[in-house]
Amino acid sequence: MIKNQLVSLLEKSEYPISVPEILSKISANKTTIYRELENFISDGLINEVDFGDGKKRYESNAHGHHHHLVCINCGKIEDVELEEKEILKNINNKSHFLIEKHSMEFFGKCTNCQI
Amino acid sequence: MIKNQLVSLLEKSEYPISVPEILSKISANKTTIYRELENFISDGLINEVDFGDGKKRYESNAHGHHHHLVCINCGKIEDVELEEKEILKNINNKSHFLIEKHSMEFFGKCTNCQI
DNA sequence: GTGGGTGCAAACCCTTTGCAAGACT
DNA sequence: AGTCTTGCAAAGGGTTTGCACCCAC
Repeated sequence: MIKNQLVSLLEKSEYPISVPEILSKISANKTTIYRELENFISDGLINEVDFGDGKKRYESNAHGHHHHLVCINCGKIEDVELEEKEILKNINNKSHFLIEKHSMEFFGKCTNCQI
Repeated sequence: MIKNQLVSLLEKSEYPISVPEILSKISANKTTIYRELENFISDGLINEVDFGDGKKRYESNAHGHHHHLVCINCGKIEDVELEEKEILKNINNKSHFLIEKHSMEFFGKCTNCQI
């Protein structure tokens, strides 16, 4: 069952992976992968992350909620946890939006790539 | 000159606009638009924003740095300013990334769409 | 004729859709 | 028969590329 392979790939992965990456590791049809990912998302098992490079990435929710530092040079990804309650409270004071989700990603150079 | 039309469209727009939107308002070729946008970005005139729906949006930097609240129901966009110095300082304490840019967008329901 | 501005067509790449085949109950 | 899982092929939609054209200096 492909679902199981996908779950374990997502859980083992240390960074969010894209569908093309998944397809290079699991021998299955795109459609199947997209379909299962969609299911996982509505089941709340995984999370969608967007680094703005045209492909979405997926990440298991098992690792807890966090954000990413992405190296624009080598692509290295580091996780960060933020005190976002503060931020969301701040927004609530200024607006009446009922926020359901957010994206917060940071791009820069990792230690190795700062030359 | 298309460059001028583009600049004024971007400056007048109250929310980040996508290339398809631009093309519906300026009679020009896609290639030209993408090309100019790329120039504007490297000149620091505009900013790229990604709401994760598969198309990038562009926004004049003249309105100052801010983030967005996007209504997942009606698409309404509101701006928010955040105290992000705090956030970035926070990240600096935890990591040695040299952050150059970030994306922080919030998705939820606007006042009208909360039923 | 050299260079900047513009366009067209095609390619690219990720994603979505419609439909059908197989397996198991 | 009915349902769940998987696949294939094609279409969709934003973005990029290569090349040619035109106009001004």
